[in-house]
Amino acid sequence: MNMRADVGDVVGLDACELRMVDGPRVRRVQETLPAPELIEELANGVFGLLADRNRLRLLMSLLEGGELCVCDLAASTGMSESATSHALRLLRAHRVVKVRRDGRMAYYSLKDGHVRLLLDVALEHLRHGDE
Amino acid sequence: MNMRADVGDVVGLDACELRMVDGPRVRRVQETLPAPELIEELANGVFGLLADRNRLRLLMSLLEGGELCVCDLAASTGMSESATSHALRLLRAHRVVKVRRDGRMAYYSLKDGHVRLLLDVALEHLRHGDE
DNA sequence: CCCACATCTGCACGCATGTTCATATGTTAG
DNA sequence: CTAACATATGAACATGCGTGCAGATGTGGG
Repeated sequence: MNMRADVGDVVGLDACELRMVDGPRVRRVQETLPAPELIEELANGVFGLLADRNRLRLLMSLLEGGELCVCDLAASTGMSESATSHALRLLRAHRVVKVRRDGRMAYYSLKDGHVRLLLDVALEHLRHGDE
Repeated sequence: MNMRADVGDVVGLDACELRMVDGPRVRRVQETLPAPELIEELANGVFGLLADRNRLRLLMSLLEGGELCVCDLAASTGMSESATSHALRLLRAHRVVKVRRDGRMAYYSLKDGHVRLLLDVALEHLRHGDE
C-alpha cells in the first residue's frame, strides 16, 4: 500500500476474490490481531455494554449515586424494573458492577474506575471530534 | 436507599408502577444524567463502533499497520471489501478514522489516540476482571 | 406457616444492525 | 474515448439483542 508496493498482488485460491496491495504489511497486521475469542470479549464486553443507551444511563446513575437499589436505578433511568434487572445481570456478568445484598434489597455500585475512564475518553472524543 | 430512607416512597401518576426508595437521591441522579442526545451520541459513537468484532479488527489493523487501503484492510480482517467499506463509512462519520486519497486509492488511518486509550482500558478491565 | 416484597430469570417478540448483492461514482491507462 | 480499477453506496435480508410478560426465587413480617 505504500509507494514501493507492487500494486495488485493477488493472492488466494480465488484470486479475483481476495486482493491486497501490500502483502507483507497485511501479513504483519494479521499476526498482531488478537485471537477471535479476545476480540469477542472486547466487543461484547465493556464496549458492548456501553453501546446501549439505557445501560449507559444506569452506569452514569451509579457514577453519581454511588450505590443504588434496583428500583431506584429504574426510577432514575426511567426503565422498567424488569429491564433494569436484565441489564444489571449483564453488567454483573462482565464484572462492571458489584452487588451488595441487604435482606430483600440488592444495592448496585460500580466495581472499579474503568467505566469512568472509558466515559472520559469517549466524551473527549466527542468534544474534539469537530476539529 | 440508604439506611435512613423512608422505604417505599411511591411516586408517579400510577403509584404502583413507579417505586423508589430514596427519592432525593433519585432526583439528584436524574439531574446529573446528560441529555438524551448526548447519551445517544455516546452509545452510538465510539462505544457502538467498538462493540462490533469486525470493526474492532479494522481498528486494530490500523493500530498496527498505521495506514492501509480498503483492500488491505479487507484482507487483514477477512472481511469482504463491501463490508469493509460500509464499516469504514461509519468510522469516518464518527471521526474515528481519516482518509487520504491517492488516485483511485483510499488510505485509512486512525484519526487520534482515542481508540488506543479505549482499548487499553477495556483490556485492563478484562485482565483485572477476575479479581 | 402464609403473605408481601424485591429482585432474578426464562421465553419470545419486535426492532436494530451488519453483511450481501448489485450498482454507482470517481480515477486512471491505453 | 472505452475499459479497468478501487471504492462508495443503497436496498434488503438474516441475525442479534433489549424489553415485556410471566413466573421463580429469596428475604422478612405477622
